[in-house]
Amino acid sequence: MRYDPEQKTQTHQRIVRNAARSLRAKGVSGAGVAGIMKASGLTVGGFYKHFRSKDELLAEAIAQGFTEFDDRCGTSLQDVPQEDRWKEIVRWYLSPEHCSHPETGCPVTALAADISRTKVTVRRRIAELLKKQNARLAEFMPGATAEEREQNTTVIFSAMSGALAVARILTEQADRKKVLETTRDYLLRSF
Amino acid sequence: MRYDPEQKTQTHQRIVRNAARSLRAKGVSGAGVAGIMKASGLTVGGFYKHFRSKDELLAEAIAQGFTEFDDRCGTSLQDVPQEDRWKEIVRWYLSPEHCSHPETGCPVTALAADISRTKVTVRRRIAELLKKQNARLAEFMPGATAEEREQNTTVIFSAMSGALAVARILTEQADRKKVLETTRDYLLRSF
DNA sequence: TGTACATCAGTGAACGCGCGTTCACTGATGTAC
DNA sequence: TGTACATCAGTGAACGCGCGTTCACTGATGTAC
Repeated sequence: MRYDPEQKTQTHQRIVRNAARSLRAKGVSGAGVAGIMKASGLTVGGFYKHFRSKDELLAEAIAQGFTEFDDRCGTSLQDVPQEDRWKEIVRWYLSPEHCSHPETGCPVTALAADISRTKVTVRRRIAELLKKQNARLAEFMPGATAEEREQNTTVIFSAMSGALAVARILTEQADRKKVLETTRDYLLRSF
Repeated sequence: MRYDPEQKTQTHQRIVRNAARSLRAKGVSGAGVAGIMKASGLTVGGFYKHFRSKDELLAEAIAQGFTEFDDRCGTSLQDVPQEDRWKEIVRWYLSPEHCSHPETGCPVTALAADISRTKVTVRRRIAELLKKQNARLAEFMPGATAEEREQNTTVIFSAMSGALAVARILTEQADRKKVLETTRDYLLRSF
C-alpha cells in the first residue's frame, strides 16, 4: 500500500465524502468515526493516519459539502441565463427533495448549531469556508453593485436556510411544503 | 415529600427550566440528564419520577423555550403600538445579545437540527408547538389579512432564524454584526 | 538479478469515559383506627 | 391523641453501551547493495 500517494489521497477523499454524508444526516454526535470508516471500507484505527481528530474531519466534511454545492450549481446552471441563476438556486434550495435529503444538502442548515458548539480553532476554519462560499454565491445573486449582491446573498441565504431548518422540524408534508413555497415565492417576487 | 402535589409541580418545572437552558446551550447530545438534575439540586435517579425519557424532556423544554419567548414579548411590547410590535421583535431577535446567548434564546434556532433528528412521536409534538407559536407570533406581524400575516410570519421568522444560525457560526464579532444588521435592516425596510 | 531492510496505510483489540436508564432503598408525610 | 402503616419523591450505585482515541502489530511495496 505504501509509496502510492495518489491512493492515499483517494482513500482520504472517500472518507471525507462519507463523513460529509453521515454528519449531515446524523449530526456530529450521531455520526461515529467507526461508522464512517466502515462506510469507507476501512476499520477504525486507520482513521488517525488521515486525520488528527474527529473535529478536523468536521472541517473537511463541511468543505466537501460546499464543493458538492458548487458542483451542483456548475452543472445545473450552465443553460440558465446569468440574471436568472439565483432563482434556480432558490428553487432547488427550497425544494421538497432538498428538504428530505439533508445528507446531500446544504451543510450549513444541517450542521449550523453543531458548528457553533465546536471549539474555536475548528470553528474559525469553518467560518472562513462559509464566507468564501457566500462570496462565490454572491456572483449569481441579484443586485446592481457588488455590495448590494453581497447584502442580498446574506438575506436570501438566511431566509432559505431558516425556512429549510423549520420545514425539517415539521412532520406533515403539507406543512413543510407551505413553509418552503411561501418563502420561495416571496424571495422570487422580491428581488 | 409526599402528598404535596404543588411541590412536585414546582420541582418538575425547575428541571424543565434548567433543561431548556442546558439543551439550547449544549445541544441534545451535549446536555446530559445527570447534569440537568444536578443544576436543579437533585440526583439522576429522580429524573424518571418526572419524565418517561430524555426525549420527553426535550419536548417540554422546547415548550418552555416558547413560553419564555412569549413572556419576553409580553413584557417588552406593552408600550409599543400594535403596528410596530413586529419591528421590536425583529430588533431583539437579531441583536448581538440574542446571538451570544443561545441558552435563553430561540429554541428553534438552537435545536432545529436536533429536533429534526429525534423520533417522530416527539417531533410531532414539537411540530405542533411550533405551529402554535407561529400562530401567536402572526398576531404581531405586518399584513392586511390573516393569511398575509401568516405568510409574512413564515418569511420573517425563517430569515431571522437563518441569519442567527449563520451568525453563530462566525467567530469575528464584526462578521456576526454584519449578518444580523443586514438581515434586520432588510426586514424592517421591506414589510 | 536477488536479497535484506525500511516504510507506513491499514488492522482490530483495548483504553477510559460519559451516557441514558434501572432499581433496591430511604425517610418524610398523610391516612386509618 | 397516639400508633402502625402506606405512599412515593428523591437517592445513588450499578447496568450495558457506544463513543473517540491509542497502540502493538501486519504485510505489501519501494529502496539499497
